[in-house]
Amino acid sequence: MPGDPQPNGSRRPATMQDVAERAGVSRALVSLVMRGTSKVSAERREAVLRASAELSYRPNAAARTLARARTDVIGVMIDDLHNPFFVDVVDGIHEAADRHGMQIVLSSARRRQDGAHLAIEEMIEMRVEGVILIGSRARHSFVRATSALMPMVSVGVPIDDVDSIVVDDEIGATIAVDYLVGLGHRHIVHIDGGDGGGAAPRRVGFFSAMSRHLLVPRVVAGDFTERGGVEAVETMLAGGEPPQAILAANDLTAIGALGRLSAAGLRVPNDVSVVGYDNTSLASMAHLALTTIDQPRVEMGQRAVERIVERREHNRSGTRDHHDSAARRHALPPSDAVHQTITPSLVVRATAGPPRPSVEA
Amino acid sequence: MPGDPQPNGSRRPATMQDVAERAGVSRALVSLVMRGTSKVSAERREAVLRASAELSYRPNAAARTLARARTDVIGVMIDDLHNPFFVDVVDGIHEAADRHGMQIVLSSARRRQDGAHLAIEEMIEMRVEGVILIGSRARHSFVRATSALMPMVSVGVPIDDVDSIVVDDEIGATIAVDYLVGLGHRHIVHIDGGDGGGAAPRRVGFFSAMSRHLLVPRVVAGDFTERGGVEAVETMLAGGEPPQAILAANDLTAIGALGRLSAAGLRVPNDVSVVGYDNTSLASMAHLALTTIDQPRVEMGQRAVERIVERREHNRSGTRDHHDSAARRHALPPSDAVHQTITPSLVVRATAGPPRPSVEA
DNA sequence: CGCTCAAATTAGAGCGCTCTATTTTTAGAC
DNA sequence: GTCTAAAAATAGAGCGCTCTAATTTGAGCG
Repeated sequence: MPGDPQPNGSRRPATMQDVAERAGVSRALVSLVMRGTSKVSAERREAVLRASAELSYRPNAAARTLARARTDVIGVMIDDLHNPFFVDVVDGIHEAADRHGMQIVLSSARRRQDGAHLAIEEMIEMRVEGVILIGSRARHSFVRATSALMPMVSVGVPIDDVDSIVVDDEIGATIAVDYLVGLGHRHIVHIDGGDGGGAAPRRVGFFSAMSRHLLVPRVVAGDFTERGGVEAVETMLAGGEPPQAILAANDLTAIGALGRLSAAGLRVPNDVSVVGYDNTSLASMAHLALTTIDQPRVEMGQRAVERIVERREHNRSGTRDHHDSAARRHALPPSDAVHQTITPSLVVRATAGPPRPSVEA
Repeated sequence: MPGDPQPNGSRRPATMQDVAERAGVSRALVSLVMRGTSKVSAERREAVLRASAELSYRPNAAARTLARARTDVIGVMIDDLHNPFFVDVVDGIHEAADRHGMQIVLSSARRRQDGAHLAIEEMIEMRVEGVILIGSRARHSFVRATSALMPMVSVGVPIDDVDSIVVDDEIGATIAVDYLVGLGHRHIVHIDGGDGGGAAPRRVGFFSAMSRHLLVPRVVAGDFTERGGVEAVETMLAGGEPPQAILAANDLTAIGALGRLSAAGLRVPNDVSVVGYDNTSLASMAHLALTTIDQPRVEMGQRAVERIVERREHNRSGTRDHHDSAARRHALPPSDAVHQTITPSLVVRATAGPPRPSVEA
């Protein structure tokens, strides 16, 4: 008997047909009940529900998708599950998807370009309503091409002709510099992120803010890793007097710097101030209490979902009624990508303070 | 025209039929080509591939699933994406799934029980080949019931009558104690994990190992958080002379302890040794270099996949040929859950060393 | 009691693919 | 050429569901 409960799932699953027979109704009625329509009499509904439970019936998603020609699923391609930044974005996506009655399918690119491509292709085959790329390393031309097949939005990485949600890192670095300068610092060094994502605008922001304050911008090479922070501080120490303040390209680098500074007997923030970037969960740990720049990750995820939903609705209305589609298209030109930029903010904790009174002062 | 590339995916996707017509062949032939069969002449294959590319054709996964009555997909339900432990398990799952030619669908329970239930139901509807639960908080009765519908394995959380992969935390704690005692420590305190998952066996292991060494086991309450570690050390300091060594219930707690010890002017490992538990990525950070207990997370993920694949193959052969199914079943009784226990290991870094020569010695 | 209209139910045609069975083509042997 | 077998290609029946259109049921009413 189909659906007859039996250990370890070796039985063929029950179908709607099985439920209908057992409940003594038609397949269509079972379908109605499963979808929660109100147009079913209480007794029939009851009977269907009972039969369904007895057979451990579970609707077949593939059949449903095929028949409905839509999935209400959003594909989320995350470059690296180990990156807490990306995971926070997923939180926002989850929240917004719930609100719109959509499901999420997660897939990890495992930090590989072909991983991203593969994952995206799989999602297209699933006929998800749209794909959200988080920190994608996929080839831009590839993303551009597939975004012609379905709504697609890139979070954190700007891509020409593709919707994107990014934070303005240049402003972020500027905010950090302004804060340090406001505290009285003049000798500020930036440990940069090399060619990592977001490193360039942070560097640019640092430079422009420093020159605006008529200060000389010094940069030491880094690579977004903790070790990079350690080595950068070593470079600084070898170069003579330590700086008054350090702006690290990210929190990990800041932590490396923090460790090396304390190993050198320098106290933070008394001797040196340190500001990180990203506001990862590490930053908030009690014994670190890192002052850092926060990017509204959850909000970024939410916005990404809104983008997909909007595109979808637009497409649906656009293809349904051809007569007035021209007018509707006018409201949101389908070929024009929307690029949203979010402004980051400063999170003040304990690693930055006024500079030590110097001889100069 | 179907599949005609057009911005933002407003066109109806091309079907196999469309490709067949354009290539001047039958639907079946297109299917053959898409699945990479060798029984197709070079020229026809060429024509199909060309037509397919011109139409941006992507097979419809739902239709494929429906027709094939199998998905080759494993569902992975992860309790919390923010937990790096879980994410490492996913790495192992990915790796093993690749090897078996299976795909992965990830879903997060978002640390909620109903989240887990929902995610599992969705996966059943998708007709995944099996479900791997990582750190699940789902009701055991629920998991037990659904494991009757499909292969299911719980990683990290033992569940009666359900396959599971867990690490022997009791032995893990024992290994840590033996190591510290071997270094010469006698006054060892355990900061426990309260009622958190895995806390109990670690505590038990600590107690039994200490008494085996004829040492008095002291335990201070903790809760698997960094703050818990800070407070536990404060308790110890308030209680007089600090211990020679601390075994924390997890790395986060160890880090809290480390921070508080250094704030109190105690050096690690010169004055106090500290051993963590879990070997999270934090533990390996240069300025921490935490000695800790490692659980082979990647291997756990791999084993979970093997379990699913085995169950699936067993079920397939079991339902196909009924005549010799009795014999086959004998090899792996379908109702008997397999519980695998993995032994953790010690990772020596820099936070534990010989005790300071004491007056007692 | 028959009639109307709304509510409840059902029949049946797809959705896009796979796969078995069948037909057509090709190549080789005589 | 004819016959045969293998290779290549196709026809067509599902897979399990949704949804429209059609049918049945039931209430209410004159």
